[in-house]
Amino acid sequence: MANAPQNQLTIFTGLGDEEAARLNALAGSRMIDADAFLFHQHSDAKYAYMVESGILMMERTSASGRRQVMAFIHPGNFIGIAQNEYYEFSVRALTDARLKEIPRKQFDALQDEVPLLKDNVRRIGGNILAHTLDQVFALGQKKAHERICFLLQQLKERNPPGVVSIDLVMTRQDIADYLGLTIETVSRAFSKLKREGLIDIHSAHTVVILDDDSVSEMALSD
Amino acid sequence: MANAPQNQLTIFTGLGDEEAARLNALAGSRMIDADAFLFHQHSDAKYAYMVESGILMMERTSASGRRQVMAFIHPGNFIGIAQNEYYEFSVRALTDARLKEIPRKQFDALQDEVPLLKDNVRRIGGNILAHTLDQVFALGQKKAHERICFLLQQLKERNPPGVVSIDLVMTRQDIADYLGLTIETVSRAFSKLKREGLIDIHSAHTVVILDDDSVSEMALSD
DNA sequence: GAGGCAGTTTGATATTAGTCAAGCAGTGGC
DNA sequence: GCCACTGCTTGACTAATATCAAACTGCCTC
Repeated sequence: MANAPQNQLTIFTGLGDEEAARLNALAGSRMIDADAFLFHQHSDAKYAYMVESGILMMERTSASGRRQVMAFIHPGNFIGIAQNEYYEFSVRALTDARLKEIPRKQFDALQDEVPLLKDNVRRIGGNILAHTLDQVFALGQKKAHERICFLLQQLKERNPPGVVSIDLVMTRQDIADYLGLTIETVSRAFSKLKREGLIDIHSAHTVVILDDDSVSEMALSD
Repeated sequence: MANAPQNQLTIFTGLGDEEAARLNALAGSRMIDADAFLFHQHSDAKYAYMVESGILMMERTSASGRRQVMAFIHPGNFIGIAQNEYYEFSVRALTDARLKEIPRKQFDALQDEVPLLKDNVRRIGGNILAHTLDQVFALGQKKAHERICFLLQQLKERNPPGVVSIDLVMTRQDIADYLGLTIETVSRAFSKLKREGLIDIHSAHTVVILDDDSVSEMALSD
């Protein structure tokens, strides 16, 4: 299972040994099977999580049954750190996953004692908001094939530098619900990008970016 | 100019007199004319702002010239509180406005001393994220007329309880760019809602909700 | 109060994405 | 190795939204 990029900001970033130990003392370990829910929308936000291995997705389903995927969550990412009392989305595992589970109450208290930890949390919150604003731009302004590039670009950034092969762990339905499209439109948009030589589709779940500049440009939102 | 709802969370919520005074000592006052920018995307996020009067909008424009409006900002709302070092959007005044301007560096330092202030900031950040997730859902899953209901519902929540007349300060283009539509589609969606008796359009900038239940239901995202 | 202007609405048409349906491809079971 | 199943792709058609164009409205100026 892929690990987080080395330079990625975590709640541990910059902490001294003693502080890291106190934080670790709070954290439990949690395993979750592929396809299971970590928690459901509207439930009490008791824990924050850090993904150690595996891939999950954040989603919201409305009373009318429509589903919006808010994010795909990779090792090193955080869950439930920027919420108020209730989770505003469900989280479901795409693969078997291992997470650090941190009680938010005690986590909050520790932040009062360790300003650097509080700063890390704030910065992670800023990153989450930035990601969400990018998604708003993509959904509001981009065409189907540009939204696919937006996703590919995001997934590529999870890879080690220079690796252009992208592993699509999620289904076409998951991608469709992330990008506000249907599976058929997603499939046709992939085919179009392949036809135009921007990507190669090795299999339905492995895509290679051939023209990184074009893909990046279509993904841009500022 | 409308004031913030009484029950709205601000950075001052729950602070003692002495703490509020220290916070106020940090804050400058800033006036801005209708149509002027408060700041531009990518600039240094030196200040956080609290709106005292007037209405503004948060927007992002891409290199290709497409614009996405991220939020309409009302009295009592905060700007630039959940960012990292650079603003990820521009903010422009729709009307003349007055804001409290708070240097983030000193604001951050004060938060280390006043945990309740830090909590307020965290909660406001949570509210901003919640708003943005609602927008993602609306843009990804809703049809044109439902997105209009989503906007009307949000604006209605700014009114005192029971007031169903909504003042649309922004232009149709602003609405279109907020909802990921064109001005023509926005206009047609308003006409459709009027034809079906859900709203009345007194003038292009004054709308009355006639069937609150239906409008609310179409606005929902969970 | 006539003319002009910016913003909005409406109409006709084009484009994009969605829907419905069929076929294809990889995977796992036996 | 064949079958069946699930998920993906493609095709034909429909529906929704965008585009282009014209007309309307309220407002401001003179």
